[in-house]
Amino acid sequence: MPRKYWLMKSEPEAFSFDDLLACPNQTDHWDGIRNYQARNHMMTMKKGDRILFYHSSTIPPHAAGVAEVAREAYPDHTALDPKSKYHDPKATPENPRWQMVDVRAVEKLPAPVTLAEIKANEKLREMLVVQRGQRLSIQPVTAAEFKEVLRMAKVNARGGGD
DNA sequence: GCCAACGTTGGC
DNA sequence: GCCAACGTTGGC
Repeated sequence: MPRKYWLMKSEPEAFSFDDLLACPNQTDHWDGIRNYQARNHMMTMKKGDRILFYHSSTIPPHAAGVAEVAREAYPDHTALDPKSKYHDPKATPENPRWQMVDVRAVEKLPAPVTLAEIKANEKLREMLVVQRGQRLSIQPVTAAEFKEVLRMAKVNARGGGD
């Protein structure tokens, strides 16, 4: 089974790529997904799939790092915890409703790739993240798109044009 | 802080 | 099952 590619959004003030790097084994669970489409994407993730770690709600929004799926979908216990901000009264132990995956940091991008740069790249015009109104927090990405973003990060790190 | 674009909820 | 009201996301 070929490896698949994803983009996962996080608000860096809540949880940044550097926060993931600081975790034991650079691994953490991705809890709090409360959108069915995003959850369904998570449930198809396989161990080893690559993830573009994207920082949203920051200026400028940008891709910050690469992570990988370290553990495939399992119940998101925060849905069952009344004290959690992610508590869902409709979740039960028999039907936890929500799932999470574990992600491990692979590498920080040598330089961020901003949303504006992604939008300006013809090769990336199909990427969901650039499409108007596309708020989905977990999105599939093609291998070519993933590779292109990594190439742009290297170009940015050299400080030059394209 | 604004607001467009969604997704969800709940009355009917 | 429709759809208006409401809440959230997230770029700007």
